[in-house]
Order: sequence, then structure tokens, then C-alpha cells
Amino acid sequence: MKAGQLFHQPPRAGPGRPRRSATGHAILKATRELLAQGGVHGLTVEGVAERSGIAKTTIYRRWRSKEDLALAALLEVIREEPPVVHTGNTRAALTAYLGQLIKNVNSRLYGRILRGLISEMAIDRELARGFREQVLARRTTAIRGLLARGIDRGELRPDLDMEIAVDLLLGPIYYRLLMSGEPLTSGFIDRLVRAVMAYGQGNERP
Amino acid sequence: MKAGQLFHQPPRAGPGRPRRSATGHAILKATRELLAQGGVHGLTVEGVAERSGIAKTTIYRRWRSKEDLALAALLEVIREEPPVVHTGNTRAALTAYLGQLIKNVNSRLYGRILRGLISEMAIDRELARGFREQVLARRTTAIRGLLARGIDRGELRPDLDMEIAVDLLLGPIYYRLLMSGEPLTSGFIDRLVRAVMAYGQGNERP
DNA sequence: CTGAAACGATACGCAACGTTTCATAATTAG
DNA sequence: CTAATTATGAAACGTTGCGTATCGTTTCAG
Repeated sequence: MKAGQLFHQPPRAGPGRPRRSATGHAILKATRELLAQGGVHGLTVEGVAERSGIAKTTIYRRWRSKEDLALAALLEVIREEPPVVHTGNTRAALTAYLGQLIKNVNSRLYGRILRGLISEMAIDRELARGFREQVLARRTTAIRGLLARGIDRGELRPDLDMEIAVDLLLGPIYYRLLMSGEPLTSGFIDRLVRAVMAYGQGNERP
Repeated sequence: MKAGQLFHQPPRAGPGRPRRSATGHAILKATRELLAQGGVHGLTVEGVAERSGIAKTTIYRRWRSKEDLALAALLEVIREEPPVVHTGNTRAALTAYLGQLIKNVNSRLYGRILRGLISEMAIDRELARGFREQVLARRTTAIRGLLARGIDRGELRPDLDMEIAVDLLLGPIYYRLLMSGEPLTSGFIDRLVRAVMAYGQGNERP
């Protein structure tokens, strides 16, 4: 499992037979379906080949490994996420954003992909980098944007420790998803945002 | 991967040759060493057998699967954790406790075992139950105890949302460990505890 | 001594990874 | 049109590692 490109070989422009775009779509569709059933554990490249009707060799020409394939499928799911809405007060905006987030996270597909990827990220640095840049960074910047707006509007104090605030908002969500198994409800998001807002408003006492 | 006991067969008292206790120790020692090198991914039962000098069949007579073995090794590590110290003010006590925690979490062994287990917990409910009861519950009750003492001493308000407070303290730690990859330093713990204390002291504004 | 259980050695069946090889199809350059 | 170039498919292969089965040996209780 060496570091390298997530794509084994990017499609080229030169001469020769071009790649059928439908091929990649069919592969990812079958991947999503299998992932939704059994997670990365239940995902097999041979299963994807059978289900999609694409030869196994073709799959390996496009993705290095099973895990890269799973990440690609995850990225497709995430790409459909709605944009951040900067409306209403900060608490409402954060609640709305995280509420959207847990909708995704709660879906069987997302959760199972995530769990499987985490174990591989420990080994495959390239995979970890791809995940952080393309999945986590999106959420982090979204939240930072909402918090910065809160500071501008005077709803949060200017010396807020933003890095911690982001960790406080995302950490518990993934903690529940991956470890404690407690449900991720909208009520939980309410309480979570309420807590972080209380921290972000108050003046710290020694 | 069916639900069942973590131990395939508990040692019995009746007649017959008794189990050598050294056998179990040798297995777990080799397991720890292999886990520290390559995580659950790099752990193979055959590798454990070779390294420990115990036959593979004997290993399978004591543990159901590779993952059970990894969990058993993790539990041994955790068993050595120091007890919670209820001394000083609540902030100091929390900081000390979480500081101890990240010492463990930061060790290669712990982190790698954890990552590997998480992906399996999605499939193996028995494993998930064992992990939550024997690992998470210990931390949760410790923190709840410290928080309750903080309320008693008037350092935290009585209507504190304790469930959220626990999530706020543990969530970011595991989030950094498993996902963002940001370092778990004592400075980070300071800021984290500071934030949660600020939340727990302040009166919420609407 | 006898039965019961633990242990070791070996072999097995099986799933799935990732690779190799070769034939064929599709496209561009000249 | 032809040749070079690339994508795809089909099939087979080598390898790893899981978990199981079998059988002989060892160690204990009664």
C-alpha cells in the first residue's frame, strides 16, 4: 500500500481509445450499493465487477485499491451536500448546518464508508490526505465561516478559540457515530450548539 | 461473524488438563507487539502463533477471531491506567485526567488498535458492546464523577447538561486521533478543558 | 488406570486481493 | 486507409490469511 495518486492513471487526451465515462459511473454505482449493504468490509472488487458488469481489471486500472474506490464513492455522496446557508442568527445557522450534516452521517452508506476508511487511513497516508482535504476541510471551513460571521455580528466574542470551537462541534458528532453509538438526533444537535454558543458568548472566568 | 462470547470457551474447573496461564500471556504479548507495528491490519493470527510459539489452533480455542484478540490486548493496556484523582479544583482535575488519557491514546499501540476495532465494531455487535462497556464506560463514569464534584463545589452550575459535557470532552480527543490527525498535546487539553469549563460555569443567554 | 480437557502439528477449504497475459475494440495521427 | 495507441474484457494465476478439522500427545482429577 504505497503512497501515490488516488487514481492509478488519470485519463489522457492523446491518441488511443478513450475511456467511456459510463464505465466509471457504473463502477461507482455498484460500489455505493455494496457499501450500503456491508460497509468497506463487505465490499469486494470482484463483487463490484460482477454487479456493474465491468471487468475487474478495468476497475484496477482506475483505482489503486478497494479503499480508494470507497473514498471515491464517499466523495460522490458528499458532493451532493447542500451549501452552507448564512441566514438567521449564528445559533440557527450552525444548527441548520449540523442538522444537514447528520442527515448524511446517519445514512447507512456514509457511516459505513467512514468506519471502513478510518482503519485504512492509519496505513495509507495518501488516503488519509485525500479524506482530510476533500471531506473534513469542507466541513471545517464551513463552520469557521459561520463562527467568523458570529463574531462579526457580535454574537460571539472576538477572542474565541476557533480551533477548539470547531473541534467541539465536530468531535462529538463523530464520537457518537464511531464510538459511543448514541443516536445523532436533531435534539442532540440543538444541545450541542447551545453548549458551544454558551462557551463562545461567555467571558471566561479564571 | 456471529454474536457470542468474546471468549470462545471460558476455562473450566472440572477434570482434564488445565490451561497454562502462561499461554494466554504469551499470546497477548505477541499480539501487542504485532499491533504496535502494523495495527489490526498488520495483525495476523498466524503471525501471533509464530511469534509467541503457541499453535494457531490454541489461539482460536481462546478467542473467536482476530478482532477479539485485539480487543483483549487493548483491555490489558487500559487496565494499567491510573485511577482518577479527585484533587484540586475541577479544571485541574479534568486536565490531569485527560492528560493521562492522551498519554495512552497517543501511544502507537492504543491508536492503532482503536482504529482497527472501529471498523469491525460496525459488523460485530458483540465486539462493540465489549468495547463500550469495558473501555468507554470507564472514561465516561470518571468524567461524570469529576463533573458532579464540580457541581457540588459550586464550580459548575447545577443544571449542567452532563451528557453533552462528556461528549464535549471526549469527542474532540477521538476526533483528532481518528480523523483530523491534529496532534493531541497537553496544550490542546488545556484549551479543551478551559472551553468546557467556560460553558459549564456561564449562564446561558437566549 | 481411565476419562477429560489442553495443546501442537499439519492440512484443508475458501475468499479475496492484486497481477499477468492475451485478444479485441475504439480512436487519433499521418 | 494504415499504424500506433490506449481501453476494455476474459481468464487464469500466485499469494495471503482466515477459520476449521483431524489426529496424536500431554496433563490433570478421581
